[in-house]
Amino acid sequence: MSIYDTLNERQREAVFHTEGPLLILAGAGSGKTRVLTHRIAYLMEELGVNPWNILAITFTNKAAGEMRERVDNLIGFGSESVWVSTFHSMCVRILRRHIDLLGYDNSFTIYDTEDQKTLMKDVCKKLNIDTKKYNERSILSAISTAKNEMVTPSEFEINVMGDFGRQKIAKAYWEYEGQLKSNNALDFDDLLMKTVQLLQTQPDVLDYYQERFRYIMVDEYQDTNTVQFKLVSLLASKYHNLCVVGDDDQSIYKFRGADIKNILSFESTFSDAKVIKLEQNYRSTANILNAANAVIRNNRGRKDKTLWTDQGEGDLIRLGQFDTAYDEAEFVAEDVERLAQDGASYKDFAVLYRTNAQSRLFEEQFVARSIPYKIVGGVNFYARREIKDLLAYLKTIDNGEDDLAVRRIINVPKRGIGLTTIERVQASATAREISFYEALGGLDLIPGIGRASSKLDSFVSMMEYFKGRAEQVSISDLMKEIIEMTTYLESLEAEGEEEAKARIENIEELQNKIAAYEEACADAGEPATLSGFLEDVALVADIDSLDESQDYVVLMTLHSAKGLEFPQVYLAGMEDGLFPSYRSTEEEEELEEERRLCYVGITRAMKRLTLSCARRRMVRGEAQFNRMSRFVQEIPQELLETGRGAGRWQRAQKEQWSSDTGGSAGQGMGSFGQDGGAYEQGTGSAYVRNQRAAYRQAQKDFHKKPFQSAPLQKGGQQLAASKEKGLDYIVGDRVRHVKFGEGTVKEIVNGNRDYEVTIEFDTVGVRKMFAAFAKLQKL
DNA sequence: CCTCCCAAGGTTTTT
DNA sequence: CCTTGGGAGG
Repeated sequence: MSIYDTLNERQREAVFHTEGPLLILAGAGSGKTRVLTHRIAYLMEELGVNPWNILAITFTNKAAGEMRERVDNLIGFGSESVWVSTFHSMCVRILRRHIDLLGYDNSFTIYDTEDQKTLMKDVCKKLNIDTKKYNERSILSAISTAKNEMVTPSEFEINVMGDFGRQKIAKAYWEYEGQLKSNNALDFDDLLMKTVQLLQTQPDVLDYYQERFRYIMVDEYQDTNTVQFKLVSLLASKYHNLCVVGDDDQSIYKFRGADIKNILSFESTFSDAKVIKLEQNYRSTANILNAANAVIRNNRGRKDKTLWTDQGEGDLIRLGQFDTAYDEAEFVAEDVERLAQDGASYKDFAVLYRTNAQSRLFEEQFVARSIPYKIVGGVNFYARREIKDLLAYLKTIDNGEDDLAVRRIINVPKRGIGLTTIERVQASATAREISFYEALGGLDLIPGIGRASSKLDSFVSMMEYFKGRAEQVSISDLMKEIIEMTTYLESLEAEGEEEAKARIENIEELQNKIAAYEEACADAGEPATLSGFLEDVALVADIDSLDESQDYVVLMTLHSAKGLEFPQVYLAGMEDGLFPSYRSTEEEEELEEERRLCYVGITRAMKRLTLSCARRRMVRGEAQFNRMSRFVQEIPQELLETGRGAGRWQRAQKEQWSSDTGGSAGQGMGSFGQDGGAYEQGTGSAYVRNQRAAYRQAQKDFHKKPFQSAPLQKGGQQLAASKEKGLDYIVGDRVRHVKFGEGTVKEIVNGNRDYEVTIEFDTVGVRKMFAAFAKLQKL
C-alpha cells in the first residue's frame, strides 16, 4: 500500500500530473495541502527529482513550515532542501544574493508599515505636501498599488499627466524611492518588484533560478497580485512545470492588489493547462457546507463548482441576535465555558470577526472567565515601541545607512540629544549626500552643533563598539550588551511600574526569539546573521504565532483564518455595515469580496457553526444600530436554529427592521434551547453596568501584561501583587546579579517607585540599578 | 531639551 | 473609545 492510496481519484490525478501547467481548483476543505505535499513527495520519491529543484510558495511562514513537516512525514527525507517559502521570503533570499546588480547593498533593511509612514512624513515635509489634503496613508497606498502593478515612478508620472493631485503623488513616489534607496531599504512591495526587475534585467540570474526551480507550486493562487504573477511566470517560463492551487471563491485580498483574474484566466494564459477540480469536502458537516454553498452562489463570475461531502448533516447552524455586542461576547464566552466543562478542548474553538477592533469585548469576557485564549493579529509584537527601539539598534549595527533606525535610537534612551541637533545633523548629511550616521563622524563640519557634539561622539563610539562586537559574539549576547550599555531597562522605569514591567517582559520575549532563531540556524547548519534575524522579524505574519499544540481559544479576523479549520466556529458581528463592511456595500464587486470572506468563515467550521450579531454596538465611541447581515439571510432557513423554535428566525428578521431598542433592553435571542433565559438579563441594570466596569478594569490591567494574550494566565488579578514587597537584603549584604555576578550592596535609596541600589561588583565595579529590574539574589 | 496636557482623528481586511 | 501628535511651560 503506497502513500497515494489514501487520496481520492481527483487528488491522485493532480499528484501524478507533474509536467506542464496545472490548475487545481480546490474548494475549501478539499485536501489541497494533502495534494501539494503528496505531489512534492511523488516528484522526489517516484520521479527522482532533486528536492532543490522544487519550489513551493505558500501564503504564510506557518503554512511553509507545516508543508515541510508533512513532506518529511510522508517520505522521511529531503524536505529541508525543497524551497518552501512565502513570496516575500523567497524574494528576500534572492535579493540578498543579487540585489547589488540593481545598485543596492546586499545588507538592505526591510521597512514595515510604520517605517514607511515615518519615511513618507519626511518626504511630504521635504516636498511641502499638505498632509491634510493628501495624507501619508493614501499616498503610500497609491504607491503600493503602483508597485504591485510594477509601475515605476517615471511610468507613474507619465500616467498621471494632467491630474494635479496624482502628480503630487508621483513626486512623492520619486522622493520616497530615492530615500528608500539612500537608506538602503526596501518596503514590502519592493521585495517583489525588485526581484522581478532583477530577473527581467539579468538574464543569467533568471536562467539560474529557472534551472533551479524546475517544478513550481503556488498555493492560494487566487490571492496573487500582478507582480507575483509576473514573478511566477518568469520562473516557470523555461520548464513550464507550474502547478497552482486555489479557489476563486476564497479570494479575499483584493485590497492588497490580489487579482482574481490570475486564477480565472489561468487556462487562457497557459494554453496547454490542465484543470482539475477538487470538490469533495472532508472538513465540514453537510449543513455547514450547504450554508456556505448557498451564500457563495450569490456571487457572479465564479468558476462553477459545488462542494459536497459524504458526512452527515450534523448540527444545525446556530444564529443569535443580541441586544448589544457586549451580550454577544458574553454569550460566546459562556457557551465556550459550558462546552469546555463538558469536556471540549479550548483549542477546538475559534471566534472569527471582520475587524480587529471586535476582539476587545471577547477578550474581556475570556479574561473574566479565565478561559485561555489567544488573539491573532491586532498590534504586532514587532511593532511595539520597545521592540522597535531595540531592533533599531540591531538595524543600525547591520546597516549604517538606515537613517530611520539611527534617528530612532539616537536619543533613546534619553541622552540629551534634541530635535534641533538631529535636524542639524540631518541637514548636513543631506547636503553632503551621505548617511545620517556617516555625518555623525564629522561633527566639526556641522555648524551650530556646539555642546551636543560630545553626546553625539559618545553615541557613535558606543555604536562602533557594538559593530565590533557584532563580529565576535552571538546575536543574543550582542542584544544583552545593548540592553545593558544603553541602560534601556532602567530608562523604562520612568513610565511607571506596570507599564515598564510589560515592556520588560516583551524584551525578554524578544531575547527568546533571538535565541530561537539562533537555534533554528544551528539546526539547519546555517550561520545566524543579524540580517537574517531582522528579515525573519520583518516578514512574520500574525498567524505564524499560532501554535496548534496549545490549548487555547483562538480569536482572529476572517482574513487571518484562511487556511485554518476548527471543530467549533463562532462568526461574530454578522451585521450589515460591519460585515459586509459599510465601505463595500455600494459596489457589487466589493460586496462579492465580502461574500467570499463570509464563505471563508463558514467553511472554517468542521462540526458546529454559530452565527451571532448585535442590534446595538459601540463603534468609535458611539452607538451604531445594525440589522442582521444580508449574508445570514442568504442561508436557507432550514439550516438554521435560532434559539426557541423555528418561528424565531422570522421574528428576528422582523425585529431587525425596528431594532432601536436603545436602553430599553428588549431581550436578546441569546439562548439556544437547553438553558434558555440565562441571557435575558436587562442590559440597563446596575448589576450589568458594574460588571461591565469590572471587566473593563480587568481588561485594562491585562493590557499592561506582555504582548501575548498569555493564554494560561488567570486574568488580571495577580498583576497588582508585586508592588511594595520590600527588599530582602540590606547595605553590606552579598548579592548575586544574573549578569554581573557577585557583589556587595553599598547603598539603597528608597525612590518613590522603586529602590535604587548601588552595588560594588567583584568583577565589573560599581553599578547603580533599580531593584525591581536587577532581581538581585541575596547570598 | 524634556514633560505634560489637550485636541483631533481614526478602523476594514495584511505580507 | 483610544491613540497619536502638537504645543506650551518648566
